[in-house]
Amino acid sequence: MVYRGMTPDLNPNTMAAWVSLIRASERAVSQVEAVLKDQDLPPLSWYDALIEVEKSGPKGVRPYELRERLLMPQYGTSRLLARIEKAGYIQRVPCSMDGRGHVVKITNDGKAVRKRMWPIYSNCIKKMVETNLTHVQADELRSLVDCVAVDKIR
Amino acid sequence: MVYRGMTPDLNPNTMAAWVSLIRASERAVSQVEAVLKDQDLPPLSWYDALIEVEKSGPKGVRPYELRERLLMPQYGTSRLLARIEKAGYIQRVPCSMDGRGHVVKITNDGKAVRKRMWPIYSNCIKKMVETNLTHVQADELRSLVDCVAVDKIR
DNA sequence: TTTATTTAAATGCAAGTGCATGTATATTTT
DNA sequence: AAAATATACATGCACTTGCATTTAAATAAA
Repeated sequence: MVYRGMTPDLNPNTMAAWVSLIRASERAVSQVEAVLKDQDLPPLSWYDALIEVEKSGPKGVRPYELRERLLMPQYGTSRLLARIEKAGYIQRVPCSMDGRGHVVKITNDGKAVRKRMWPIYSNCIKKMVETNLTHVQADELRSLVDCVAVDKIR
Repeated sequence: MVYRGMTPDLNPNTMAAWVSLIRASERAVSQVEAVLKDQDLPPLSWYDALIEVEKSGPKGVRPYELRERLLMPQYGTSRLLARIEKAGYIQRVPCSMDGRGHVVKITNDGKAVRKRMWPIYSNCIKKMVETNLTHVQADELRSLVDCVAVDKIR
């Protein structure tokens, strides 16, 4: 009897993978943010929102749909959209189908800034991922990472 | 001639790996934070700081060393330490070697809370990583992830 | 040694985030 | 239909973070 009810320790490989995963993504995100800021462009969260809104086309998206896709808390989405709207990159109009809701649409300025962000952003990804991993390795990484934190714990 | 000076697009595998990596780590971290909060325990950042301080033993660590190890901005470290100290888990004492600096030491309460956090934390990692990946896969994941964002861009 | 530069750490202010709650409309129950 | 519940979204408050600057001490240059 070794553990006597104590939590058995993690396998070292598991722990090492965890630490590397968290560290790498923090570094990666903060580098992208820094580069965007350097070019006087909005943060990554704006890009994610803008691309979703743009993809929704002329009919727009509802904030709650965005919330689901961006995996953000409701209040986070609300405020992010408020900021982006204030910058003139999206428009929020009352929803005719549902009096409680809104529909979010991208503006021309929004399209333009998103388009300006992309080469900067993609270039970061290229430098951070593509130059370091083959396409096969990238796919392996994706498939392994997709196994992590797949379902809600608790 | 295809690109004419335009940024060529990313390979789909690269992009997919990027998205998966960022999403997975965001999900993972926020789940751990939620579980810790649920148990009325401090956030992950406190754990990281406490373990570093604890590892430094009775001689303590300098904040600037912590800053390097935790990959945090200087002001972030300063305030994190201020909060942890306020909670009574560490002590900051003036450094006798260097009048500008401080030395950070863990308190008994600090050791205790770190010890209480660990099983909660490690259990999350277990559920999120160990149940989904073999030890070999975990090692593959680590080695792939370690290739990403290895050096500063720009 | 006086002066300039660098380094360690803190902090004021503006902006962002989490939590709980509020407001309004829609849906369900009775 | 009236009352109860649920959903969509916003917001006040406290706390955290980012940025720029400050303070103080150490090191380098003059």
